[in-house]
Amino acid sequence: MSNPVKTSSPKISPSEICKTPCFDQDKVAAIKAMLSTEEERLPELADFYKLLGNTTRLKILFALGESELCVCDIAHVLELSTAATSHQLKSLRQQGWLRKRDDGKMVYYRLHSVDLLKALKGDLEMLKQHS
Amino acid sequence: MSNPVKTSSPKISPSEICKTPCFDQDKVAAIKAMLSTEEERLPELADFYKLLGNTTRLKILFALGESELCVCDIAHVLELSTAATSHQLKSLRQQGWLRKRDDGKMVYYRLHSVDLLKALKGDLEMLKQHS
DNA sequence: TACTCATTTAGATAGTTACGAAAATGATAT
DNA sequence: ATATCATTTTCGTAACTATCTAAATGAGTA
Repeated sequence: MSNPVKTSSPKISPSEICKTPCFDQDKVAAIKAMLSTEEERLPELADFYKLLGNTTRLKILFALGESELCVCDIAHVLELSTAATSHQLKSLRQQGWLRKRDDGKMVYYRLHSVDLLKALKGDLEMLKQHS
Repeated sequence: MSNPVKTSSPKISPSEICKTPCFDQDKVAAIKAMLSTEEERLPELADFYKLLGNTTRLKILFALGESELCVCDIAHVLELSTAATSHQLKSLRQQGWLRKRDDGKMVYYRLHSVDLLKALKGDLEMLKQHS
């Protein structure tokens, strides 16, 4: 779920991108400086979005917004195998968005906080406005 | 950028997921009914998040939040080849988040609206609270 | 026209992902 | 103990992605 980084990715020096000054050195430096503040958190934000960039996982989150559910219930809602369902639940839980509760052989999952669902709904609303 | 769908993905019937009634038929039906309202837009939302689930594209969006920039400038900010930069700009533009402006042999890109950046910053803030 | 250069496109490749199938785990019940 | 069953894990596979390299495009210029 982390960003793909080509191991063999060579560092590109400015002169290799453009031979001639098609670019504004100062402007680029200024933008880079501004970005450096946020830059640290961008990979984290990208991983967050990567997690959400899957219809199955979104369905799980919306479903759990209604009620705590066991793996088997979720699998039925998704019409997906329990193995695949469990796999996606693990991803969501590993990034801290779900909590699990063991009850005998059943395992129940629930949202860790409502903030995530609020963000989802906010973004969905923004998307509607945009299209 | 669309959701990966196994072409050979077989439809799984309820009986194949769980042989015995480990699941609550009525609860599942209720959740499914509630989901069906949102369900239509979830693939679209997933594609949106998929687009944002990449540090390079996020950097582009934050950079363009500061100022309109040409491909070459953006490539320098990213320290990435112009080809790869152009490729990512195309993705963002195709989903309607960027506009381009031709000026001679230069091409300038800018954000289509500030709403996207607002959403990004909102999600980033939520992420900070969460961690 | 021929040349230069910014940008885009095409092709190749290494890495990632989502799923099903099947094996492993862990808990209850007989 | 043995069986059963919900869940998790492992593994293999098909599909997708991000980047590079190299070629193509398109605009300005000598």
